[in-house]
Parts: sequence; structure tokens; C-alpha cells
Amino acid sequence: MIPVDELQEPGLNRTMSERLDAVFSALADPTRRAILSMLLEDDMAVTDVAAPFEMSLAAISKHLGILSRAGLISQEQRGRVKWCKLEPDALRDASIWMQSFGQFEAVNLDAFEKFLALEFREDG
Amino acid sequence: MIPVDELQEPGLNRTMSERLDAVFSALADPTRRAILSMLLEDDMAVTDVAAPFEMSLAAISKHLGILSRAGLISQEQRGRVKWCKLEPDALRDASIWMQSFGQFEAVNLDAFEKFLALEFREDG
DNA sequence: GGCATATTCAACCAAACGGTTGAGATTGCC
DNA sequence: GGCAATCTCAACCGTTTGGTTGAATATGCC
Repeated sequence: MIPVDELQEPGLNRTMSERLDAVFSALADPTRRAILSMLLEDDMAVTDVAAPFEMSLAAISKHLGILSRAGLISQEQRGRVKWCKLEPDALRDASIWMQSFGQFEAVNLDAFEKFLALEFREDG
Repeated sequence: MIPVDELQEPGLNRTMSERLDAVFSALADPTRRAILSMLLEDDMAVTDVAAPFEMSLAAISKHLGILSRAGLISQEQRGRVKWCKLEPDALRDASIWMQSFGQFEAVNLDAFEKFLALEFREDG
């Protein structure tokens, strides 16, 4: 309904439903999930984020815009380099929404790393 | 990349990434999230699911198909009525993925109900 | 059989998505 | 100044999405 490409600043003046729309549709793309995983390790410049992917820089720039408008990352211009930083707080509302449908046991980092390994091995 | 409308049975023979694609894009629509919330209270027939929405029955039927192929609900035909049942387990993998980006405190039911009230009030 | 009920199918439509390319803007450096 | 590097913009393109209608398919009931 709301064009994910044309949303305003992350969070401000948006309903809960609109925020969930933005977060979930941002997460519904494997490239964007991979980007989030990369940013989990370290902040990165746009060009460095784009490096491992087989698509144009402009495409990655768009993906970063979508993640940014969903509030999942923040971007800070420093010189001619734009640094991208993971913002895990935006996942919180969505996570609350999901957890409420069933009680999932607490997750430890081991499970997460096994999970990531699985996703990257199978995803090609 | 994968047409969400043409996916096979929920879960079987799909990679982790494909399952996350299906679950997150299923959750990225307010109508489908509202349907899940309705099914949290009780199992429902397709017609009854469609009743509160201002769109055609066929549209709701499509939404239910998407939720079903994402594994978020199951559908059981009984006579001429198709019953829809919430399947919270499908949210588990996705929830694990999300939780790993930050430690979110445990959620209680009060928070969830306040959350739902918010979403429905603001969503129209 | 005949008819209402429940649900999907098929064809269509406008809009959004995810990608491309080429042309800007800025910024840093010699 | 001149030039490379970083990133976005704008226009385009094929595919997917989310909705609509009208017909079709079962099923239940009298």
C-alpha cells in the first residue's frame, strides 16, 4: 500500500502498522537480510557493502535506502563516504509482535551463528 | 525473486532463505497481520475471516493462500467449509533471526494487547 | 433435482518492486 | 585546476503484488 521506496524518515509520524509494513517488507529480501548480517559485524561504507554482491552499486544504494527508511540502519555522511550502521531497535516492535504468537525460548549466539551459516550456505 | 503467490507446500524442500522470504513478505501486509491476530483468538472459516474487511472474498482467499504457503496458518477442509488455524511455529525461525540482532527483553501479554489495540486504532 | 452456501479460478488492471544504465553531485588528492 | 572516488538521481524495463470482477466447482439442504 505504501510505496516502500518513498517513505519519510524512520519512525516519525507513522502508525505502528506502517512501521511494521516497512520493517517486514525490508526484511523480506535476501539481499537486505545479508546486508544486515554484514553490518552486525561492523559499520561499513556503501561501496564496501556493495562489494560482495553481483549487482550494481545503485541497486545496493536503493536497498540501503529501504533499510534506512525502515529504521533498521542509520547512515552518516563523513566526507564523501556514507557510513552504514545497524540499528537493532527497529526490530524490537516487530519482534514483540511476532513473539506474541507463541512463546519462543530465548536464543543464544551459538544458535544464531549456526543459523547464519545455514542461510549463507543454502542461499548461493 | 520467488513469486510469493506460486510457492509450494509450506516448509518442505525450501531453503532457510526462501522460508524467511515467505514469512517476512507474508507479514509485510496489514490485512494479513490482522488476519493472524483474528486467528489468535479462534479458528475461523474463510467467509468469517473475510467478514470484517472491506474487500472481496476472493482477495481474502488469496491472502489466506499466502499465509498458508508461508506456513503461518493451516487450512483444513471440512464439508464445504475450509477452516483456518494459526500455526505460530513458522514464526519461530524468523523470530530467532530477528532476536539475534539485539537482546530484546521478554514480552508479556499486557504489552501485546496494548500493541494490538494501537495497531487497530491507527490502522483504520 | 434444484437451489443456496462456501470457496477458488481465470483474466484483467494499476501500482510497486528490483534491477539496469548513464548522468549528475560532492569530496579528497596531486 | 584536474581527476579519481563515492554515492545518488532519473529514466527505463520486466515481473510481482494486491485488488477487481464473473464464472466455475463443490457441498449441504429441502
